Amino acid sequence: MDGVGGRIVETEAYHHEDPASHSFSGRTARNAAMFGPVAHAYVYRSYGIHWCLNFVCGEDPGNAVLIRALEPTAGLEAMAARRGLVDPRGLCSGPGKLCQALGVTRAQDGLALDRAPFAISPGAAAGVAVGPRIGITKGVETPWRFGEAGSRFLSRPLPQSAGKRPPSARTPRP
DNA sequence: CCCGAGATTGACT
DNA sequence: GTCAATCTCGGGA
Repeated sequence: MDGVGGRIVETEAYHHEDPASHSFSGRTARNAAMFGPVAHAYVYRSYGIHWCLNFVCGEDPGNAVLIRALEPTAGLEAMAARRGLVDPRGLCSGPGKLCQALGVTRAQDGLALDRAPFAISPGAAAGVAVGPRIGITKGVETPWRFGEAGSRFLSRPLPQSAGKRPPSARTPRP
């Protein structure tokens, strides 16, 4: 869209049987796109302020992947103008930020991902780390957050893969 | 019908 | 660290 874009470096999965998913309680006006065809966008309003972009996918209706962060690669100037911020690391490092930078709103809800204004192409990640999802209170035990290991463009750091840290590396509070 | 919580962010103490 | 902004939905009156 407007030549802006980047590499997807962080996602979270939501399943229709997952209590953290918007589709868990069935279809509503907001989440209708989740029950539509796969490879379409689901865009919803978050906290009444931000937009969040999902890709509808999977075998059953009501499954989607939340796009949480991009590594900006195109249209940096346009994204910086929309975000009112210059630092590339702050442009798309969060689901709400990325939608503001790309100009994604309800206008894109339900649109197909294989044609304009979207342009998705496959790519390879250096390494994928897994961790618990962010900001949810239900389904916290399901570690369905995925990100490129070591990327500087994540919304938050991911757990170290194959971590071999000492169990209690934290300094105890006096 | 009314109220509280939420897949967030940024400004402020 | 704490907190407000403000749309959508689910549950209770």
